[in-house]
Amino acid sequence: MAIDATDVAALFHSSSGSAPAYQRLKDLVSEQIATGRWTEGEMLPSESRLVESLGLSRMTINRALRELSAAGLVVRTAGVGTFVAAHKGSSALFEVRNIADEVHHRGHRHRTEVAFVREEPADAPVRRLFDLPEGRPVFHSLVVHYEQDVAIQLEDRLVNPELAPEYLAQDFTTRTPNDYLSRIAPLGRGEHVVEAVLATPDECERLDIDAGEPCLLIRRRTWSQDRLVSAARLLHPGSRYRLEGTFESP
Amino acid sequence: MAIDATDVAALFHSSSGSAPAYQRLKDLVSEQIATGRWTEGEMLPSESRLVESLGLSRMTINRALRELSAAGLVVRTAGVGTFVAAHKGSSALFEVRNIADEVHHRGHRHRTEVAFVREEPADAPVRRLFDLPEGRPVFHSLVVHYEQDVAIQLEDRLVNPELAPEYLAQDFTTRTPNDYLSRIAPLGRGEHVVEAVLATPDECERLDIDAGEPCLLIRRRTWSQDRLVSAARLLHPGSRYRLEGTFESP
DNA sequence: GAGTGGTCTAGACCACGTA
DNA sequence: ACGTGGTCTAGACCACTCA
Repeated sequence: MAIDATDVAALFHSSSGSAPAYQRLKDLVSEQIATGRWTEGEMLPSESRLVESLGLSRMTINRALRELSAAGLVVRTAGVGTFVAAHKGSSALFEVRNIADEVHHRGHRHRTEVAFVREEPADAPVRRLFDLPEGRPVFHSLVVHYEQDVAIQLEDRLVNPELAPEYLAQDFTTRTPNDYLSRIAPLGRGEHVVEAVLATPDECERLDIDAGEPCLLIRRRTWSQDRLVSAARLLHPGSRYRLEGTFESP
Repeated sequence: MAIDATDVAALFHSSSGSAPAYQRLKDLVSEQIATGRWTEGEMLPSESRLVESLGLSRMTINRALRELSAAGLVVRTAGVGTFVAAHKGSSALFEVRNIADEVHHRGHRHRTEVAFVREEPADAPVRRLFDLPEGRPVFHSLVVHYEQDVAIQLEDRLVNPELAPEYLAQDFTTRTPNDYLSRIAPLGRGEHVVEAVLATPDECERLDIDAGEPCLLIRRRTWSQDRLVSAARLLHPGSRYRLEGTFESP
């Protein structure tokens, strides 16, 4: 249930010597955890014990363990110790990017068409969502994004009028709603959900797709300083859009 | 084109004083970049200049800038300097997890049914993919994952027989293919693509869904030490599955 | 050669959790 | 009271880039 510092020292000295010491220690620990020789919940030697057994300074040990902690391989608690973290399975990360950047990055032309940008009465659930007083309307925009003149995203967005009071006056053909909002309200937190759905007849018409075509729907909400800035439904024709990502193990 | 160290000092001393110094410096820099006051390519003061102007030790400055570099906000080059990184737009991260863990995490029962696990001749593209000699067969498994006895994923997987020679002998009702593979071949790199598609008639039958139901398809490939371990198609009924994620700005 | 970041050391003080 | 990690200091040597 506790890993011996002298075992760590043996592993450390048998490792290749070219990399920096903190990196070699990180690699050593990663390896033991990846292969299952050190198991969930086991306690690693304390920093001071590793200072003795490895002959490194505490700052170097600390950096290695801190970065392993940031990477999620170990859990550290001041006053308690360092422990092998629960096995995270093969989780992997996905990057969801700004649609305009993505299109430009492919070397293609991006264009938006604005269906409408308007003020609308907010019903009770929407008021709760945005934490708005009764009677306060909400902003609503519907925009189609084109890549090389092919519709790839229908962006249906509700916006908090208290955090983006000038939203209605923006020209979304020159700057996307996303761009505008991330400028005026530096986003803190966000969440998104990806689903496969069928589009409604109206959505099919705006995206110029057939009724049966499966679509990728991303619902995204972003907060700035703990207040909801915007909630968006981003609908993509399945045949014209996909999310891609890569990941590397720590 | 270059940021003044005394400006940084002014910002630093006007910030709240409770957090650790390296964190306050990180926050300060993040803020300037997020609000656009510091723009892409601008050079930050060197570590030694910040030591003078902030009155902190170089290790503290170094930690702040190193972590900002790891977070992608700045780019550092030894011998050159530290620069504001290219604006990444509002990219956000998605975590794709092991299906069994995910189900268990919801407090639900997970079960797999194995349609088949077998050896198959590998055609030229598959041989190239796995870097196999001619005549070498490939392993192929088809497994259905159930959450509370409802089919949520059809896992169609090709496996490199040279990296997982015992694959055919595994019991995938007790340990998922994913679990097994990540044990025997610690994964290095991976990539995945998410799409919305329609299932084939055979797939519809195995998942017990109607022909027109949109499905979320995740295609995932994982490498271990630069050799492809496995390529999988993970097909989810749109009505029964979605990807969720949260993100925080650095 | 001057300046940069990358790494490392040998101390130090502190807040925290456990006993 | 003790051991833990969290932070910080004031030095140091190195490899690297650029003029």
